[in-house]
Amino acid sequence: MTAEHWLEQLHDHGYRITAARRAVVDTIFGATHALTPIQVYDAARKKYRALGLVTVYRTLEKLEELHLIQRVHQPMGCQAFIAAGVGHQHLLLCQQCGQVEFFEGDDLEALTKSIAKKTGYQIKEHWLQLFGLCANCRA
Amino acid sequence: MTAEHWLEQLHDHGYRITAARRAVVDTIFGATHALTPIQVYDAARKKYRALGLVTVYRTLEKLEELHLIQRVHQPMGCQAFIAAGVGHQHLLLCQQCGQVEFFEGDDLEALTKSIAKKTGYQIKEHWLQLFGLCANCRA
DNA sequence: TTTCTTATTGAAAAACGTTTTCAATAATTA
DNA sequence: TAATTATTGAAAACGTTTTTCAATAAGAAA
Repeated sequence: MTAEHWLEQLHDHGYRITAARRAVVDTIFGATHALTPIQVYDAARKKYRALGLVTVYRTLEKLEELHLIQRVHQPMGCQAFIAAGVGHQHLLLCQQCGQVEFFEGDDLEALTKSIAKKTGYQIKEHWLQLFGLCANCRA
Repeated sequence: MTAEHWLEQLHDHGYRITAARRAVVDTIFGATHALTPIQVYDAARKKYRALGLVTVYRTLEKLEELHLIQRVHQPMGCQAFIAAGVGHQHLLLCQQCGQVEFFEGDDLEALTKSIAKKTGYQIKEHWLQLFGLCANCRA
């Protein structure tokens, strides 16, 4: 998965490849921290000065729609985005530096079954996120 | 835990008991659905007409500060609040009617240990939330 | 290429949700 | 009962996100 692949995906869905979209895609793709629209705007404008904030919003919207990025929910806010994980993955966030990592291998089947029985709910999905200190920030 | 107890808590922390705060507290306490500030405002104004939206925001802020309510993160938005769970509890949300339930008994120790080892992170906390259909909405 | 069609653009304005400011009011203290 | 001071609602300010719109540029067709 490369930034160029994201552009292909956009193209395959009938969207045009523009300098503005390239700048936004290049900025979020490969970012190690979740970025808010304004952070994307500031960073992407270093690559393409004429970029407008509105276009950032519109591009983020399309990338989210294609599941190439996903919103990151944090105690301080829920406006930031990060490249989406592939398959069934969850987020691990560093509380100090904000670094984002993905992990998989959560097995919640026993839990969801037990909760379903107790509550009468039919469980459809779950949302799991871990917070802590990354190797760098621990030191 | 009663609505009156919430007011006591406010009082014990130096806050005054007013008609406006009573209306807000009575509205969120015991709600089965997470409520946004405007929803609280609309509902609470039926009990106390002169209530202002600003006071709703200010009261919610204090209730959250005292851990009596908590913010609910949902795909559609993260502005809604619900009475906080006691101890280590997580949320279960009905995707259709929005009903909120708490559950406990999640054991993520094995998982967090494994992730910590793999990533080098020191895991400090976790967010877990289940989504599904409540008994009523299944039928 | 060149022309044509139409999606995309940035700027400005509008629309939100939330916070701040402020004088009037009402809850607690003396 | 009087004095103090937190609290109030309205208005204004604020930050974020969306809509509107004429100009532009991407991609398709020739």
